[in-house]
Amino acid sequence: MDRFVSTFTNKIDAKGRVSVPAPFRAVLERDGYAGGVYCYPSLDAPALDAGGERLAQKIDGLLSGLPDYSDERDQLSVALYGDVQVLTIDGDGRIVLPEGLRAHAGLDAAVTFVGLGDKFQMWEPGRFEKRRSEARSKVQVTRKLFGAGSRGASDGDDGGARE
Amino acid sequence: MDRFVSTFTNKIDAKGRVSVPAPFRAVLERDGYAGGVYCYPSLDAPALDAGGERLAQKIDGLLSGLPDYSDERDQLSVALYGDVQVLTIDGDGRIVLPEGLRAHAGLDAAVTFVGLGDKFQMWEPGRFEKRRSEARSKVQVTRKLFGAGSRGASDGDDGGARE
DNA sequence: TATTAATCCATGCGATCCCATTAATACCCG
DNA sequence: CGGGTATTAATGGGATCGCATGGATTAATA
Repeated sequence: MDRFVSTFTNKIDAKGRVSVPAPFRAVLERDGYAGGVYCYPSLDAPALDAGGERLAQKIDGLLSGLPDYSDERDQLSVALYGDVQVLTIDGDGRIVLPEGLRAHAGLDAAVTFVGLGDKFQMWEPGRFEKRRSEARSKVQVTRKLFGAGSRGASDGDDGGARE
Repeated sequence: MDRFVSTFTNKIDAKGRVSVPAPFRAVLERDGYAGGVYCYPSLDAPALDAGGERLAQKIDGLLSGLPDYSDERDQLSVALYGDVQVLTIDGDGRIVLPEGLRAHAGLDAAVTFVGLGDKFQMWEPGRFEKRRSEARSKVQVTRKLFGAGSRGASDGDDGGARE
């Protein structure tokens, strides 16, 4: 498998270390792990975005779409690259979260790692629970928008289950 | 055969393991089994949805339509990827259901596997029975609406349940 | 030398693998 | 057609391995 999936919650120890979930580490390695995890504050959430090479390239891709020396590009560069930190994974699969990043996500005693395909996020467990339920109800709606969308078969309704 | 059909009920053992019905395992393999079963809480029922690669690609398909780094995409990703667990099937054809998933479906001592074509659901046997009988009476009604009703057809017991 | 960061080591719990047992079904042979 | 056997699936238990976690030790910096 080559994408980040599922959620895991790990503790932050006295030294500020957290274990990156083993499955995520596996993904990072396949992704051309170059000694570090790219990590930066999520633009629109109290969380941190992180990923490997693929994520880095994606960011590059976004910027390359904009004309050089444009205001927009400068702003975006700063927003995207400015706060990026490269976190190294130690021999035991742990990273240390710098104070700045911890603050942005309100991280304290534990971290919830959330797989999002080609990147993952780190949340304060409590906040994530809240966000998750929001996202969930939103999907209910989105789902209806997609309507008969791709593949009509068993889609319209999940087996008609209702209770 | 390449679709999940019928229902089977298996026990959860002391370690939280359940045997995936052999016919379902066969389908998963034909479906390009990549080492795991994708599983997540059903959106509108106290049950779990699960499937193989085909299901995973369907999820990807939903997201691929949205622009990277949009708020909408992030939210949808959380709901779709964040809730998904990749369950590995051990050498004996069993999976382990994580606590979170078990809770959502109210799973305790046994699991009823319900084939739904290109995915299947896992129910707490009691709840499923209830839902099934409801569904049945609904069909009765629908049939009357259609008027056609070649009466009595396959009424007895929509089979499957082994044991 | 004091302090902080990085590396190494130890441990407990949970997940995974392997093997044994039972039960149900298909198969073969008398 | 009946009896018996071989196979496959489900389940239970024991042993093993890996991961997350905590602490100690060493290296680096001021």
